[in-house]
Amino acid sequence: MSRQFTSVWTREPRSKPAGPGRSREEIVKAAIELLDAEGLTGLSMRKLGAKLMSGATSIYWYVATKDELLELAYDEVWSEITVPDPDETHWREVASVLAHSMRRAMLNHPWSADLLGRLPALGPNAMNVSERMRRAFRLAGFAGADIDFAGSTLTAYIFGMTIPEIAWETTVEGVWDTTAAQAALAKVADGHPELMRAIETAAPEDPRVMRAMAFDFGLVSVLDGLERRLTA
Amino acid sequence: MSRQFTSVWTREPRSKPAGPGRSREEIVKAAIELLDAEGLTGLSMRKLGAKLMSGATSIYWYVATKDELLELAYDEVWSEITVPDPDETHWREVASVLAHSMRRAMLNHPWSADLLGRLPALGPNAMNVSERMRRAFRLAGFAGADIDFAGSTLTAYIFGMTIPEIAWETTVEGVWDTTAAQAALAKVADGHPELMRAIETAAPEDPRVMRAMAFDFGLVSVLDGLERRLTA
DNA sequence: ACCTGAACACCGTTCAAGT
DNA sequence: ACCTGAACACCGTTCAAGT
Repeated sequence: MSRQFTSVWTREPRSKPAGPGRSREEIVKAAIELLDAEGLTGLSMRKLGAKLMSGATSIYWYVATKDELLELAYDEVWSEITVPDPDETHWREVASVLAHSMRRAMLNHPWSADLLGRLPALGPNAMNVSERMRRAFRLAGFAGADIDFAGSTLTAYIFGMTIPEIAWETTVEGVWDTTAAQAALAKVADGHPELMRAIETAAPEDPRVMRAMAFDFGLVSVLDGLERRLTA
Repeated sequence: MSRQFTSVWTREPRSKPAGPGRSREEIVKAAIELLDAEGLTGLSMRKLGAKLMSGATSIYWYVATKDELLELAYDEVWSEITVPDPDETHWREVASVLAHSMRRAMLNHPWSADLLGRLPALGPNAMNVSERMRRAFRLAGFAGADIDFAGSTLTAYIFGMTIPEIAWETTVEGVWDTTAAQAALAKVADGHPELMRAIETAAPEDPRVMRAMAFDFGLVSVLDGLERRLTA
């Protein structure tokens, strides 16, 4: 009540797109480049200003806060997600393509994982994805609140699977060499027989392939579970 | 390779627990209090030092970096999760209790949502939870890599469902009054018929009750889908 | 209409110096 | 063994002043 929450998407941008100066698109593009290259902590208003060859504070003409800028960048990630036309595609196919391309988009922009828990996805690209997903579930036979529930279940699975995957890639795997990682894991797993068996089972496999297999295993399970709601 | 990743859990603490000074437990406890009260951005080494009535930099005797401190705090969240004994409980019951108590623990410590995507969960409490979960899935009839896959699927669902729930609660709901939120949502949903129907459907309901229902709907779906893997 | 630089109130972390 | 304060290299954001 006292603090007023404002999303970029709920108020008009200050300048009409026609001015002579910089544009929002330009700024967001540069921000994403910085984010992709250096991660969330690598983006500062000062660095971004330097990249745009302007003062750091000039950006505040186009954007009220850094969080607004992040909201804009975040929505661009959603633009990379493809969702087949639900009127011409079976709902399981819609969901499956959506899931794989969303995972891909997140892996391409690891910083998006950090924003999920902090910013609501209210941008137009996010809206388009969820609109199509909702229609697919309606046509599948869900009704009322169940449409929402089914959609939440699917996106929850995708997010929840991909976020730790990114955390693992950017911390443990990206930085440790494999033998050190093995040793560290063995130490942490000590006294936990199930975990040690799991490590032994996974050791000879390519971890990235295993994660892709895990994703498909879980996705099929989620879709089967949703299908069961339709027939029960 | 160049940067060396180190987790708190992979090296010995500097001081044995018996010293006369402060202790890790004391510091972590104070950190969690700050985190619960003010969120992730509310925790700074300086504030924490003040709360402990010491210099801010004294903390670095007990902990190498702020991230290590966060790892310690994060693992405490896992200690609040209850998992029934898998040797005496049907696996669906184990999974269901685990899911609900994990959601509860995260909602009690909203800052944990931000850490999920940043820190690997290698602490002893996290290990205990995953050990029990793995055993439950083995006894259910899963084998080899499928034990891991089933576990990942379940925790992915829980994380993925709860993280946006927290984001929503702490941004939109916690700060907007309901009429303003309705108006903002309507604006964002404009031109998306499925979304507008969803808002109308949800409007008269208590959003927290709806989210609890959504969680149960998805959980049953996930468990049904996993069960299908056993019989297929 | 758009951009600037100085300034404010913060950060995490290092390190020599103290007890 | 444990704690301190000063210092370094950063932050996001505000605002009066410029063009």
